[in-house]
Amino acid sequence: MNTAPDKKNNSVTESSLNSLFQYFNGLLPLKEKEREELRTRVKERKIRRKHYLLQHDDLCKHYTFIITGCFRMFSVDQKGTEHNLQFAAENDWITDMGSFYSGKPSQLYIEAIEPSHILQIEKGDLLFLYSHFSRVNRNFRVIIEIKFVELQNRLLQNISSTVEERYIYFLEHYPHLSHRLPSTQIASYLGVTPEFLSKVRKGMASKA
Amino acid sequence: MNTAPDKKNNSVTESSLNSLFQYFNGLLPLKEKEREELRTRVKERKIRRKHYLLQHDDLCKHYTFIITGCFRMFSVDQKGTEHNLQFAAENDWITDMGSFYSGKPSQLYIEAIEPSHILQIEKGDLLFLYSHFSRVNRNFRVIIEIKFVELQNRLLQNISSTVEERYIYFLEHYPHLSHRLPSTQIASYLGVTPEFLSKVRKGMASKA
DNA sequence: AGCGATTCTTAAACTAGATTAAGGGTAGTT
DNA sequence: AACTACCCTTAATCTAGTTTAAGAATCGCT
Repeated sequence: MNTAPDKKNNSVTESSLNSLFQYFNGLLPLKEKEREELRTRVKERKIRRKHYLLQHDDLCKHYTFIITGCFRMFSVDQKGTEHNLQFAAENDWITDMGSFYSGKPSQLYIEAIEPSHILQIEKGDLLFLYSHFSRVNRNFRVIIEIKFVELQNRLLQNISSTVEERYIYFLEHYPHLSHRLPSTQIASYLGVTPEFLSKVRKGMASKA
Repeated sequence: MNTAPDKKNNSVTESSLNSLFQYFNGLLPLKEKEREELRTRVKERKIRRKHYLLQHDDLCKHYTFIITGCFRMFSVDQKGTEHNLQFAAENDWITDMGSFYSGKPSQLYIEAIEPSHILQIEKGDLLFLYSHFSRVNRNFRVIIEIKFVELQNRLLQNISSTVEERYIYFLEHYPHLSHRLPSTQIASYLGVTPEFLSKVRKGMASKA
């Protein structure tokens, strides 16, 4: 698309890198040296809607940072039903951490819900950065800590709240997602059928 | 209890420290210098059965490593019902990561299910170790990665499996816990009532 | 040994959520 | 304009899991 020349010999644009650096500024900002190292190790890609970043039995070789667009990570059970484990949009990361660190084939799928623009870093490069730059290590520790706490809250909700409560929580905490996802995808994320979510929504509308 | 003299001026016994060092040997083993630093920063405690390590509105100031014993972390909903988020026994860690890193009051409780023997490290000490010893940082990143993947699998089960399937999974994956916990505690962990778990168990027994 | 507290089970009535089936709405494609 | 694919809703029936209540079993403590 953009034909403007970049400083470096790989194809990563400055504006994409800036999104990533801006993101780290919200955690533990990177030093110039660390930025340079990241710059040479990150690959830029565009993914079409409904295309897959990861499929069952693939090895998950990358951490993916989303510049624009939206993804879902899901699993498929024996009956063929899909279950959404996670959504991720702008300024978020998505990866199958289990496969990424164990090196074993993934059980999951990562699909683009919208045309998306991403940066990816490979496992070898990330491990290199971990061992040479403690600030990178600490940033990724913090990223996982945040995701862990979110996941724990979600689990708590799943064992203690009704579908309506979970749905309201989702709408309040992910407003940037709730208006761009079909409600059938949200139902799968909440762990219910689309039919039942529809019933819940009807109930909420009649109350208000 | 033990009156044998220790090398250092705090009260941490060598055998407790060895449990911790052994644990790290299974991840990324610590260097002597790092062990020394940990030694001076870790506190040893014994906790009686039914006593609390953390209660609602407390700040969670420690990462706790369990040498012997068993804990549960739970939340209490509006109706007063408890919901077990996590169990932890020997060679495992327990903390409310949300409160620990945010510095905000915890919404959770951590209770000893058995008389327990633990090591604790304070936030300030851990942050000091993170910034001076990348190996410590990496170890704790790996600890969280492992816990994240476990949690994600559990969530997936909660949105996609029956109670019987979840119960069987629990028995298979936590045999060291399943035989020492009352099944009412397991029911709370699985997100069902004790009465229903009893029914499920009866069904399983009649099948086999 | 005996007492209180906790734990486990059973069963009947109830409710949240699944399933099945059908119809209508909308968007994208040719 | 018509076709396909997807998405949303409704409603009837069914089932997994809850609630309430009560009794039996087990554990820990003095």
